[in-house]
Amino acid sequence: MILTIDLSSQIPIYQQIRDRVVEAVATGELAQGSPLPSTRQLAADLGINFHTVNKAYDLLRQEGLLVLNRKTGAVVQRDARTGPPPAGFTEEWSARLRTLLAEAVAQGLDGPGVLAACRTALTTFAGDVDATEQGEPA
Amino acid sequence: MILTIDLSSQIPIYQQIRDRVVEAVATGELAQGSPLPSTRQLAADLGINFHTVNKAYDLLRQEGLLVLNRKTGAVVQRDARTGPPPAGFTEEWSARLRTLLAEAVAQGLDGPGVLAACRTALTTFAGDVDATEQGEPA
DNA sequence: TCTTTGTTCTATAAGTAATAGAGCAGCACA
DNA sequence: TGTGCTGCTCTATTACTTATAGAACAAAGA
Repeated sequence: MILTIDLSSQIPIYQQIRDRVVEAVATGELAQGSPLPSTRQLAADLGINFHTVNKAYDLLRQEGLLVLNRKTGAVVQRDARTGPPPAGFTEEWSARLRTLLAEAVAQGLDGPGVLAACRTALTTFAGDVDATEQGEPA
Repeated sequence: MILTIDLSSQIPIYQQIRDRVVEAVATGELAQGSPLPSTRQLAADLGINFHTVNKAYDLLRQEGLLVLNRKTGAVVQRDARTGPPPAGFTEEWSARLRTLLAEAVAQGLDGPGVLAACRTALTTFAGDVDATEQGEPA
């Protein structure tokens, strides 16, 4: 797991770390049981304070993606996530999705273009997107 | 335009105002030329400080969605947005989309489910989503 | 003239982000 | 037993953000 962050970005460092880990879990690059570097190790690698990494890991634990303990270190927990998402997640997430898509439409992207962007992003993660739920396979 | 905000939310008030306006522009509820209440008026209606509204309007102006002047007040500018989005927007937006979709996949939503959520959100805005670009119309 | 508008300035209080240092308990390995 | 690494916690500081507030100005309208 190679993790790169942008120190000059507006997005907080701990948020960037969280986002990269979430994306790596989604792609499968970080599967269940995958070890992450220790907070101090990752902090040293990125040239930042270990408290910042701590905050990111703590966030990921709250989201149920990471298990932390002294024995095993930081380990990805994606088995439970193969089940349904936690209560309230889908509602809160849908609201954020709505805002993000609205932004693109308001800026002039057309509906099919936005959906194509979603599809493109999704294929990086899920692989097969056009399944039997709603889709019309090619 | 009825604008509601949640004072107990983690999301900053000025951001909520911006998000609601962006969504209203996307749905067409706020078309080109639609007037928005003055900063002081909206602040009074929402029970907040007018500087907070000012910040939201300023953000919307920077994004090219609003035109502000003493003559006309705050007016929606969506004609320019019927054209292509500003340079760099699509890249930055796609990165945020990727992170948001990854979040859902990591939490256990499957690919078709996520795409269906995108489609649902989009139909509120664009209406016809399955056009001739990438799509397979029903 | 009076009011309303956008705009700008300073200021304050509370919270967040990132830094830093110190320390403790659990575990592994030699 | 000792050393080292781990997660975890505590305090502290600096800088920035959020939201508040008050004041003032010029342009426009009634």
